[in-house]
Amino acid sequence: MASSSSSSTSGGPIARGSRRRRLVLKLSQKDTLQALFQQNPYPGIATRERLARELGIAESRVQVWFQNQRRRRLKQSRSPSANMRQDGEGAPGEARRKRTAISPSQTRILVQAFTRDRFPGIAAREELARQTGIPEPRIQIWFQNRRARHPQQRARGPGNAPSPGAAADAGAHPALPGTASILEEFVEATGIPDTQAPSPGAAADSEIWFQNRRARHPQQSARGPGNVRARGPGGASATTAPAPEDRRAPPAVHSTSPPLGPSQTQESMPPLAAAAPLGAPTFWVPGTASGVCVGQPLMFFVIQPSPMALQPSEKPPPPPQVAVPWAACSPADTAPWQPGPGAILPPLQPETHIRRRPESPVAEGTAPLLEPQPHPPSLPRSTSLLDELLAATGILETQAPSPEPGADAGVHPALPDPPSFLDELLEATGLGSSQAPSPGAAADAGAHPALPGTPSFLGQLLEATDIAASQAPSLGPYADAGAHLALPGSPSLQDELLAVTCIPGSPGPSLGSSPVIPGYHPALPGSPSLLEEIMAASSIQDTPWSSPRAAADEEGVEAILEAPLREEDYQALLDMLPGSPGPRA
DNA sequence: CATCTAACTTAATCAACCA
DNA sequence: TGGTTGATTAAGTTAGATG
Repeated sequence: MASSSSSSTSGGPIARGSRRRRLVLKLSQKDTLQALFQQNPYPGIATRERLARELGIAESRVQVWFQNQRRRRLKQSRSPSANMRQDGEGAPGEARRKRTAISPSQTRILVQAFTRDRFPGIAAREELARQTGIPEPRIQIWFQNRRARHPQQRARGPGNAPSPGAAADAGAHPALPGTASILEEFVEATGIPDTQAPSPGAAADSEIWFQNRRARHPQQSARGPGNVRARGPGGASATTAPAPEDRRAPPAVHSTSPPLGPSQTQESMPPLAAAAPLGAPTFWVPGTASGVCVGQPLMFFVIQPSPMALQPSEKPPPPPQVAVPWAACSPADTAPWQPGPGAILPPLQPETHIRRRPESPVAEGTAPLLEPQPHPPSLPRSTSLLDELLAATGILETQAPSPEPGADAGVHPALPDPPSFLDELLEATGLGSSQAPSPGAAADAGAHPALPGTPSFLGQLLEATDIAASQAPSLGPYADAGAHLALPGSPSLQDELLAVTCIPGSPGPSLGSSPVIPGYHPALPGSPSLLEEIMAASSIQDTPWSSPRAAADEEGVEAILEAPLREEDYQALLDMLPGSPGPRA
């Protein structure tokens, strides 16, 4: 199986632009997923991120995999008894992803795109991701929510099929109650975000519809963490037969949203401060192949996708797989599924404000982001008018460098990450995919997990950079977003390293001292990766799992392993930047 | 070509934030 | 406290990868 494409998405023909390239998981990856699934079919963000890093795939892919897996299992075992998730207990202790703050200007961009195309394909989403600096998966969710709440015209059937005309529809508005009014669109188009639009009018329409709807559907559900179980069967859709249609054409956003051209995008990059929210606590350094930095919007380097980079290279670069020790990274390190109460964030303060974004805000890569993502917490989420005015005028809001409070304190990722994660897992399960029928597993056996010798960090970087040339390194965890960061003219190694570390022109710190990971490095030889541990323990040993496909994937960028950057380090980086407004004020 | 399964969609909810 | 809206889940569909 996994043979050919080694792990990645196929490079094949896909309509680029419409759907994301299908990811082909390797056996070893599946085994790992399977093992975790048995332990906890409902992993929280921390666990998903870990897994993603370990597997070299984007967190969003992990999430989808779990979704599909749950579904499959359910079907299979159709035992209504709910074996799964008893809810209540079980897994629910893990935190969910922190809410992503979307600024007004980002909203504006999204809204514009939405009016043009309610069902943007992967290419369009990625483009939006680049423009806004919001991870592609978040964009996808945004569209999902938006469609649900702004039922424009006809509903489309259950499937994904976009209605015919879909694209067209953007403009059309039926007058469904829920439909956004023309006015609304006008407003939106003009740059005023509806959401926060003060104007009661327009936006209101749809909101009203939504309210009604809500009223009509009182939430019955019960409680419980997560909605899960509560809902009855069904729901599903129903109706409508969609006509499968081709999905959209050109990425709308692109074409039409000139104003936001990447280059000049709006806010021309807000100074880091904004950009990196301060809070940004976690930013990941890539450990691998592609990985490159950042969780913060990287605005530092603009990389353009070189043609080369985009090419699906046939030969995937050797996968640099790196194992990232969980280490500090995720907040939740503690037992993931164990309800541990504090497990998740460092008790630190929370970022209440800034949410540390779990994922890289950045678009992966590429682009200059426009907005720093979330507004600084302190700022009132939207300054609304001002913001709007600025946005409208093209002045773009730069965001105030907000003094971030504490920077987010939260930040700290540094939880020591116990290897226990794995240990517990293994012990608990015995791992193996016992239940998993997966034929694969067995097959794999044999090989080894990974890391042959676990290359040094530097080595990995080198590899990564190498690869970078042909592939896109991924930036954030979400890498999927696609950023391709291609390093343009093949910069020197040093440059690349700098880029990787997110330090732009700075005199790069040597790796050793690299600010990036001072404390921990992703690839510390000594720390085994989750997968590795699992494999070893379970004896699943699998094939040399090489590469994360990520590297290979063009689009991709998948996230790759990243290591978190400590706040201090982050600050240091900020300091190094020329215009950086001071770090936390 | 059939099967498996990643990717997506809608709908319903939960939950963080803000006024 | 309620409204808005991001995140998650279930259920169903579409379509790429494989045998």
